[in-house]
Amino acid sequence: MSPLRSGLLGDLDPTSDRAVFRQIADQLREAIDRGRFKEGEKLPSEADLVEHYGVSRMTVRNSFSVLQGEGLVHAEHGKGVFVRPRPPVRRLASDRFARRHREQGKSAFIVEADAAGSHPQVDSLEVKEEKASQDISTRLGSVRRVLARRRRYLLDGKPVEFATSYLPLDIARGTQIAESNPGPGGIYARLEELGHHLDHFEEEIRARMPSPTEVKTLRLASGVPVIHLIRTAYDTEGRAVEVCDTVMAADAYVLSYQLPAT
Amino acid sequence: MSPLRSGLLGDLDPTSDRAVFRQIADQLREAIDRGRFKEGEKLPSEADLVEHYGVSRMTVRNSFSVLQGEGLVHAEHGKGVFVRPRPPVRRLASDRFARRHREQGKSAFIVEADAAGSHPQVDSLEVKEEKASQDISTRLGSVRRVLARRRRYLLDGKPVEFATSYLPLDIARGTQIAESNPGPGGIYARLEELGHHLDHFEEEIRARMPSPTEVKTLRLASGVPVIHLIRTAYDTEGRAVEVCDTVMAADAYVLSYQLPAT
DNA sequence: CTTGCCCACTCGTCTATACGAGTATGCACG
DNA sequence: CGTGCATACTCGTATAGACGAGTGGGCAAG
Repeated sequence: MSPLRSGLLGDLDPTSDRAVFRQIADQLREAIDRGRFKEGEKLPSEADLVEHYGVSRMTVRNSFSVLQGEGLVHAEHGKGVFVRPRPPVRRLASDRFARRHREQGKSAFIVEADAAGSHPQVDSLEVKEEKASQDISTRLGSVRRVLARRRRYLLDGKPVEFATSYLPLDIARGTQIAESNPGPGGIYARLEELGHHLDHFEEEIRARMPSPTEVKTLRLASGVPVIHLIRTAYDTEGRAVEVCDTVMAADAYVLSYQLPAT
Repeated sequence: MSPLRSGLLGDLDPTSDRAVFRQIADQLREAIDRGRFKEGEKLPSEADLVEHYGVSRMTVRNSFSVLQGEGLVHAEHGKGVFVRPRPPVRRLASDRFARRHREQGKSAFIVEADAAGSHPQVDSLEVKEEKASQDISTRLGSVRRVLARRRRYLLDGKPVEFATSYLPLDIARGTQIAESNPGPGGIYARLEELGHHLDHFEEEIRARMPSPTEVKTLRLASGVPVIHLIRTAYDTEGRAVEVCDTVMAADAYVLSYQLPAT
């Protein structure tokens, strides 16, 4: 039993029309914002708060669930409720697919992670031909079947990104793009070797709450949205040669774009 | 009393180790995904589900709260729980601040919304000098005080975006930029007239759950993240002349960027 | 000293009940 | 005909209790 450090949390205002569980959530949120509870630190247990505020346990749990929804805290069964630490963020610069970054052998993800001192990892590789979804078909210009390359990226064991590349079969079939390992410089390097000179990319960005599947594959804590990025690569003839659908844990990413003012 | 349409929802699996409220949430989610409940449609009431599944009300509420956290449904006091309709999305193209869009008189937001047939509105205008936060100061190159321009954008009465522009005082003070109405073409047009020729923009994008304040100002439903965009404008001398901090309702936006492949 | 068990503490799930408050509908009254 | 109230239905909030299950520390047996 850890008796509540005094002064950390105030009292309830019975005259307020703000719901009790909201008042409790407010006080905890403020305490966190002010740094009275630090990152990774354990909050008072449900029992502590029940005693402190003189409310029932469900009320306390209700306030915790508010904070969980905001992504501020996370609960660990048998241990307690903790202030959610912010993971190291990965910056994605808009020039990350520029030709000059494609010269060396290793993939951008590996190089970048190594430089940042974290341990990168790529898994659940799947490369297969399949039927194109409506959306993908539209983006690639009415193709029926595509080559799909699926992979998951991890940093220090934590999954941060799940991506699928789709390519028209007439481009990818029988090439190294259809292999597990696309070779140095990645599939963009292979595309250019095959004569599909890249002209520009278009990226579409959305943010939303993850589906249950995404929660699983990215091991997302509750209250963490995902960034959904769809990139289409066009060659110099204006043809869409690849669509890459990426779902990222939003708390692990900052996207950065450089735009001309012209 | 609306007796549950039969066949819509299945039974519970008592042998499963999946929590009952999760099983209920799963069934509702699947029914929604399959279109058995359409956008805006009312789900069975708590009482209906209590009867259908033979569980207590709190268990049903628990499953609803799961779906709310996923942004799939929203509850309306006194009415019911409804499938959350997707609002019309606003596409932001990366060239939206290009010079050629700055020629005409009206702001980009108004023009674009009119074209889309919605009713645009800008409110809660505030223009004042204030102390720069640490972050803003860094981005603008160690300025102490700044001119802050705050405004909120609404589409058909619904707030979709809240933005604050920060400018160094030596640039903005005493100019039309410090007025409520910055004039045709917006502040970027004024900056260029003042001799600060814009060279490029840098945009940083994050996604996260909203703070309680943001929930209020953007009238966000639960389970809707925000997109946080910070744009810095640089002049041809490499000086940062403006920082614009924008928070958008994530369900109302798609950001789109064109990138050269060079 | 090490192993293994017990126990205390933690959150997870579920039941049952109660009352409050917002909404909509229909009916009675003016 | 219209107003206003009663009523039934909705979700919101809160209480009290029960059991389960994960975690970690201490203690006893080997």
